[in-house]
Amino acid sequence: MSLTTNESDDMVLSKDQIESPSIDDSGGSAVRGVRLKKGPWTSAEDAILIDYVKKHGEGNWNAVQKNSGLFRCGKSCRLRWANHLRPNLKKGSFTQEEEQLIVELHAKMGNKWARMAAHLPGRTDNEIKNYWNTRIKRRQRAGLPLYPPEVSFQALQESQSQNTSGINSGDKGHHDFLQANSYEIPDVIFDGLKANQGVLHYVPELSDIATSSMLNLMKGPVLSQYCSFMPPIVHRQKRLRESTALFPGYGGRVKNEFPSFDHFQNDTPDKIVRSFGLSFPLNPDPTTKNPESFGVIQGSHTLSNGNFSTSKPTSGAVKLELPSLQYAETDLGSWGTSSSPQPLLETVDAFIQSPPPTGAVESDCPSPRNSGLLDALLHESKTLSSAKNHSSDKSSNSSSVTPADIADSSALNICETEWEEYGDPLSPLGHSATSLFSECTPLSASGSSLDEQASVELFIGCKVKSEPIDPACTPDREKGTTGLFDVNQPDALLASDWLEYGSSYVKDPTIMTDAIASLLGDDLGNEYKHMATGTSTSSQGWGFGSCAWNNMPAVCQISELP
DNA sequence: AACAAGTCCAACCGCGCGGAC
DNA sequence: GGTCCGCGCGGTTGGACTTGT
Repeated sequence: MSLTTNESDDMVLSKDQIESPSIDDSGGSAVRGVRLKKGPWTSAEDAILIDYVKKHGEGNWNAVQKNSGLFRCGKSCRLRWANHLRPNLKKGSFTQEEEQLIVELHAKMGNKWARMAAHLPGRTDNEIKNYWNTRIKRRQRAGLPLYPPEVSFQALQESQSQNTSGINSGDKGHHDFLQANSYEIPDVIFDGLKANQGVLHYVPELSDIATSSMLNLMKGPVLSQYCSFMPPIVHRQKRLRESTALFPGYGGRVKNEFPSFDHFQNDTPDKIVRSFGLSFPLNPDPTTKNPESFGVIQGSHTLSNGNFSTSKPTSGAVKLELPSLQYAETDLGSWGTSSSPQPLLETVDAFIQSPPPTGAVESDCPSPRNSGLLDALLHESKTLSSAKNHSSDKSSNSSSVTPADIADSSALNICETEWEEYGDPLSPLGHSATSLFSECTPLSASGSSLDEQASVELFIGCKVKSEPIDPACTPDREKGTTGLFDVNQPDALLASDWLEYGSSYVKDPTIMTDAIASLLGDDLGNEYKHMATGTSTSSQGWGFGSCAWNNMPAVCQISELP
C-alpha cells in the first residue's frame, strides 16, 4: 500500500494548503480553483471517504470533494473506494482457483478487467489487471503463449457454440462476456493475410495449438503490447525449457505450444510481420532470415489451418476490439474436442507428461505452483530441462530405441532444433522448417549439400510430390543423429492422429487433401489440391511441403516447377 | 553491504460511453 | 442534434519492495 509517503501530513489538506502549490508537492490539479491532491492516499483521507460513502452511498464522486473536504477528484475517490476501501474486498494474492479463473476469463473476454472482476468476488479490475500483466511478462520471458490450450479451446468452443446458436446478441446475462467473444481479429491481420495469401504455405501439420499459440500471442492489445518482445527476450533454450510453465491452475498438464516452423522464405517473414503488425525484431538483413521471425510464422498457420479465410472473420467480428483468442475462425474440428488428438505439441506434451521408458521425466506431477507463478515457472522449467536431458540421453543411446522413444525424442528435438538451430547462418531459407529436414534427415546427416536440402525445402513455386519413405530413414538412422528428429517419422513429430476430419482422423493423403481443400474454400482449396497432387500449373503456388508432417505415409519432397 | 535488476501494485491519465440538458 | 458532465474502463507510470549478484 502506499499510505506511507504522506502519512506524516496525514490529514486532509486545508483549503489553504490545497490551494497553495508549495504545500502539495505531490502534484495535483486545480478544479474550480481548488487544487486537488494527488498521489498516495493517507489513512485520514480514507476515513473521510469511507465516512462519506457511508452517508451518501457510492456514486456522485465529484460531490465528494465538494461535500467532504476531501481534496481529491471524484475519479480518484471512486478508484480509491473501489480498489481499497469498499467492503468485502479480498486482499492478498490470488488463489489457485482465482488464477485459473482469470486465465479462463481472459481467454473469453480479453482485457475486460471489469467484467472479469465481476466473476471474481472481492477482486478488483485493477488487481486482475496487475496480475495479468505480471503473468504476461513472465510468460513473455519464458516465451510462452498466454493460454494453456485447454483454455483456448474451451473459450473457442464456447464462442462458436454461442455464435452458431445466435446467442451473441442481446445476451445481458452473466454470459454477457460472450458478446465480447467475437474473437475479432484486427483487420490488419486479415488484410495481411489477404496480402500474403499467395506466399503463405499451407502447413497443416502444424498444430492448431501452435496456431492458437500465435493467435493467443496476438490477442488484443497483447498483440501490440506484448507480442513484440516474446522471442528476443529469452534465450532460445531458455524459452524452450520454460515453455510449459505459468499456466495457473494447470500445473504440469500444460500443453506446450512450441512455435512452429518457418515456412516462409525470402522476404515472406518480413512481409508477414508487417502485415500482422507484429514487432518482432527481425533481422534487418533479409538474406539471413531472422530466426526469431518464425514466431510470426505461426500466423501463417493461422491461415494454414484453412479455417481462416483470407477475408474477414465470418462470425462474430463486429468491431475491432481485440479478443483474447484470435482463432475464432479456426476450425474446431481440426483439433476437435477436448479428447481430440493433439497435434505436434501434443506429442511434445505427451513426451513431457508421459513417463518415459526410463521414467526420468514426469511433468504431470502437481506443480508447486501454489506459491505463485514464479514457482510454477521454475518447476516446469526444471521439468522441461530434465526432459531435454532425458531426450539427449536417449538420442545418444544408439540401441533399443522404441518408436515411442523416437517419437518422444523427436518431438522434443523439434523444439530444440527450432530454437537452437535457427541460428544457422548457412541455411538459405533462414531456418525454415527445411532446416529441420536438412538437419534431421539422413541426407543432412550424411552431409547433404544445400542443393539437397533444397529438395525438401518449401519453396514457393515448387510443387510437392510424395515419395516413398526412404528405407534408409529408419529409427536406427535417426538414432545416429544427435538431438534431431526424423522427418520420416511423422508420428515422431505429430501426435499419431492429429487431424480430425469430420468424425475420423485423417491419415489418407487424399482425404487430407480434400479436407484441407474444403477448409480453404473454393479458390484456395482448388489451388491446394492442384499443388498437393502435383497438377498445379501455377508457378506461385503454395509450398505444401508438409505431407511428411501431416502424418502422411510419404516424405514430401519438393522440386521446382519448370 | 552495496548495487542492480526484477517484481508488485497503487494511482493516475486519457478515452469513450451514456444520460441529462 | 449538439454539448456537457459523470462515470467506468483500460493502459501506463512510478515508487516501494524483493531478489540476485
